[in-house]
Amino acid sequence: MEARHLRYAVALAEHAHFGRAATALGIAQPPLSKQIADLEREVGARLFDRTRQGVFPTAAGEAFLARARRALDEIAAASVDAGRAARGETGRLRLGFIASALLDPLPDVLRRFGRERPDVRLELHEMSTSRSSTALVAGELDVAITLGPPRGAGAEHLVSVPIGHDHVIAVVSTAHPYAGQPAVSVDQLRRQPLIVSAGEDEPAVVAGLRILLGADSSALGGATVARDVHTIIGLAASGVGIGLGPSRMKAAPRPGAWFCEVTPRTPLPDLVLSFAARDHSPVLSAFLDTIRKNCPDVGAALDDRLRPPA
Amino acid sequence: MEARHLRYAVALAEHAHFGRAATALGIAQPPLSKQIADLEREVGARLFDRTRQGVFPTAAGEAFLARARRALDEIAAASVDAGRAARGETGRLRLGFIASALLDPLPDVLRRFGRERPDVRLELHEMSTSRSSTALVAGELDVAITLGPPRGAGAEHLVSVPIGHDHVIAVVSTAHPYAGQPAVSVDQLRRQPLIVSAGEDEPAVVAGLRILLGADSSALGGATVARDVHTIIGLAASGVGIGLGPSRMKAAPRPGAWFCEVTPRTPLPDLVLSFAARDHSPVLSAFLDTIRKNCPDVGAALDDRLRPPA
DNA sequence: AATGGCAATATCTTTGAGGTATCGCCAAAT
DNA sequence: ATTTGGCGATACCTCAAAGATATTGCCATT
Repeated sequence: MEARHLRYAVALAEHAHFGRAATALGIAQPPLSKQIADLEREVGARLFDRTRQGVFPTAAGEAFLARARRALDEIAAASVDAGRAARGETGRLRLGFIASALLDPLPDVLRRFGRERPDVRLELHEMSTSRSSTALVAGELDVAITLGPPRGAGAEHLVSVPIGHDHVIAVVSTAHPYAGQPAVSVDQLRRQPLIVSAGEDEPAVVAGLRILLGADSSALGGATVARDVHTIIGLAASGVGIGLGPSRMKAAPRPGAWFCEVTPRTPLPDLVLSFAARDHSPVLSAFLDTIRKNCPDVGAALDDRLRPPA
Repeated sequence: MEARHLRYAVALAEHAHFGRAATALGIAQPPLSKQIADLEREVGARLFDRTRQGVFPTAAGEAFLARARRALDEIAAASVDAGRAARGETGRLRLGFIASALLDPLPDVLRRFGRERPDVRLELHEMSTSRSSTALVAGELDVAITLGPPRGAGAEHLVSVPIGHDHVIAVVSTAHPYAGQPAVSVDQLRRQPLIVSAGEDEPAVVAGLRILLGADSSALGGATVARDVHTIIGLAASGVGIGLGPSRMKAAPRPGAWFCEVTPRTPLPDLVLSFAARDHSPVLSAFLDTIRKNCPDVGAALDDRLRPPA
């Protein structure tokens, strides 16, 4: 049985007349008669009563037509749904990210993406850089925002683009002597109680701090450690010590906390966006497009991917 | 787009391989390639990724396939449903009947029909003979059980078959002097308080009573009237008078009520089954079949209708 | 560089969908 | 009673396209 048979049966039921139904279908009457006859033979039941007053469905015909109409609706919807999916209007995007990305690029990016693609289901997974990398390679994530480019087995099949630079800043209580200063020097940090990050991505941040503190990095041994930047800010605001963390901390201002630069300016690993090189899903492309609109200094790698949107 | 395209896409998704999918479909590989290509062109989106590891649906393909599978399910169900409807296994039967039919033939008939055709929706409408007739002609009923054959405009398009004979019997209280007698004579009814039916079908029953009572039918003028046979039996049992009604009353025995024949035996209009002559619905045929099994003395008219069950 | 597996392309065959002409049937009109 | 007209079915033909066979092109592996 073909969709044609369904369309013809539905048209015949609508017009209750072979000739007019055929005209409406753009064919002649004899082919319609034949197709309906073929259909009735295949179904094994008479579907229409041909009376002098018109052509009306039998009980079997009514049962058939109900299903036929639904089938035709599904067929029409199949094309529509496929088209929407192909344009990236529907679908799913699994995003892995480090917690601190929630401070700066993610809120704007997610808000804009949610507005532009309301029917795309966003799955957000906070995880470390290394887990993001593994999950990307395993196909369990579509994109990831990590601290520095992902490393490890299969990382060569990933495309990575820095989406923002970062450096170390300090946060102190507004009651602290350093409060009000635009910057503090490394010298001013020595022999002070420090608060630093201790998450899974600690090595990257700690490496930055070691560079910063140089010979005195032993001070880190006695530092207070916190799992995320919000805790660092909170502890610093309550006077526990001087918090050190990424400059994106400034996106989470808080009464009682004072942010200042640290001189010399010490870079931290870049925030990096990664995805599978062979992934050409339109939803991913749409997300990359949003990223580009939001992050002015993305690399040319994204442009390469966004150029041919076929 | 034709159902063929859907079947091919589903098969290709299942086998993830053009060659094997084609074999499973019973065609060669090149035609399958072409049909899928045609489909992708019509939908306007690539539905499958051809990789070295196999053929996998794209996001658009997944969306398409979900609809395609449902459409194919509907198409398969269309034939099944039509077949069941054609065999009278599903559908609807609207039955009009006079209240007293609930005493004798209907309980058995409905029980048996409900067991044999559990998926047929029975719509039961208690109504008078004349309303049944009108409703049958208007196509608002499929069958009717009436007192005597239906009359009136359009009745010539109906087929009517007597399904049981009937005559007048009496019902008295067990405390009544007549209780225990197998029969009472007309003479014994004279000058006794009588209870008779007064429903819309009264004329038919009253006509029978008038024949019965002959010259003394004026006694009917002072009779107690009741709307249905249950009330007649109840009133008689409580000693209000002698109830007169159809012999089918005996199907509703009741403590305190005594049924007896009336001599001479006086016929009442037959219980008649009617339906539209042009109605060949399989559900109706099934119902007529059940009627025939339950009512031994149905006429040959039903046999005519049940012989060619095509 | 050679081999092999797989999908795409080229070309031909054949099925069957659709067109035209006509028939048969029945109801309404004469 | 005969005729006319409308409608669906039948007969026959045509041609588009579904499908078969043979071959090519492209990688990935050897």
